[in-house]
Amino acid sequence: MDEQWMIGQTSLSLGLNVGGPRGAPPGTRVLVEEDFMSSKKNHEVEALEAELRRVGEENRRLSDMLRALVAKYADLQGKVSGMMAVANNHHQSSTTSEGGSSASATRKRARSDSLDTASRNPSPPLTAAGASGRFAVSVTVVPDQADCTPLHQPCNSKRVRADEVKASRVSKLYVHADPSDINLVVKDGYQWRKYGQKVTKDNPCPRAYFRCSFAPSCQVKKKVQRSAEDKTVLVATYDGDHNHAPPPKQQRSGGRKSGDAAAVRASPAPVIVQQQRKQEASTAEQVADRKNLVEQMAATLTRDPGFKAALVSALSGRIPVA
DNA sequence: CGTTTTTGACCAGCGC
DNA sequence: GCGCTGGTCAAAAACG
Ligand SMILES: [Zn+2]
Repeated sequence: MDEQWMIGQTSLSLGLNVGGPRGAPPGTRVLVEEDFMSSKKNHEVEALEAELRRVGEENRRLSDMLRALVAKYADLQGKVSGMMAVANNHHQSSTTSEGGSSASATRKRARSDSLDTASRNPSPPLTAAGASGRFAVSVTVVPDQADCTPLHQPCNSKRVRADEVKASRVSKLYVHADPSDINLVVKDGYQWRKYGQKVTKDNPCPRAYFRCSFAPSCQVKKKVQRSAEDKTVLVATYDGDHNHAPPPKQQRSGGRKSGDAAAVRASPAPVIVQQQRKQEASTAEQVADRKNLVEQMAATLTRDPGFKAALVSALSGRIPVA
């Protein structure tokens, strides 16, 4: 079931479509009313029309944004699919626990405008491995803007912050899996020791806290929580860098030691990883608002849960908690 | 027997 | 200062 949410007909109208750019509403209702009413209402009508035009324009812009997003997503998915096809010839599906699976590392860097991680990084960057045969996406984000937001809109170029972040690097991993069983494993090749689990405000799914147990000096932490509504997506947030070489871990077929897997108390789903550096809350409500808007739009016009989840996660990751 | 998971307590930051 | 939240600790349990 590879959602074939074809873009072709992604009706970008999503009910938000208000009339259209031009001011020639096919409807006669307005005219009739106008007729009945006196010209006094004219002002009101004008105002409404203006408003309508404005909204229409906004709708158009949003549509463009969405289109761009969709296009990008399609492109991404295509790449991922290709990689998966190459790296994962087997095609195991269905239940049968989480067994085997060859560690398929799929990593993707998205954007690196100015900062871009670079520099330090003793060990190879994260490696998002497609868990049970789905896909993993890793995005590197910096506390700027950019990222997966090809949306270009009348946004003043502002923000750009003076992130004098120290060295704490945070990474978020979004992996998309399929097995909706009880396996929430983010196989990243490292050994993790769970040290806590909490339920968060708005998110029926609990969040698990892990710490790297491979080396005592390694204080890399990881948080795993599945998406709010779509339990199909798992969001893993990595924090810090490992000071030890990544365990050559050759994934044994069949038995896995405890660790190297993050489980959030019965929660299946895909996992997505995203990397960021240390973004602070800069943009304010406007952005959040816009985010919600886009989110809703995406949710409304996309049937693909994966896409929606990814989008939501990605956006959520960029914006300091709503 | 050593390690990891579980789970409630504990604590710090934040908004009111 | 109080209550809410998110993050961590640590004791006990579970696992191998
Ligand atoms: Zn480590």
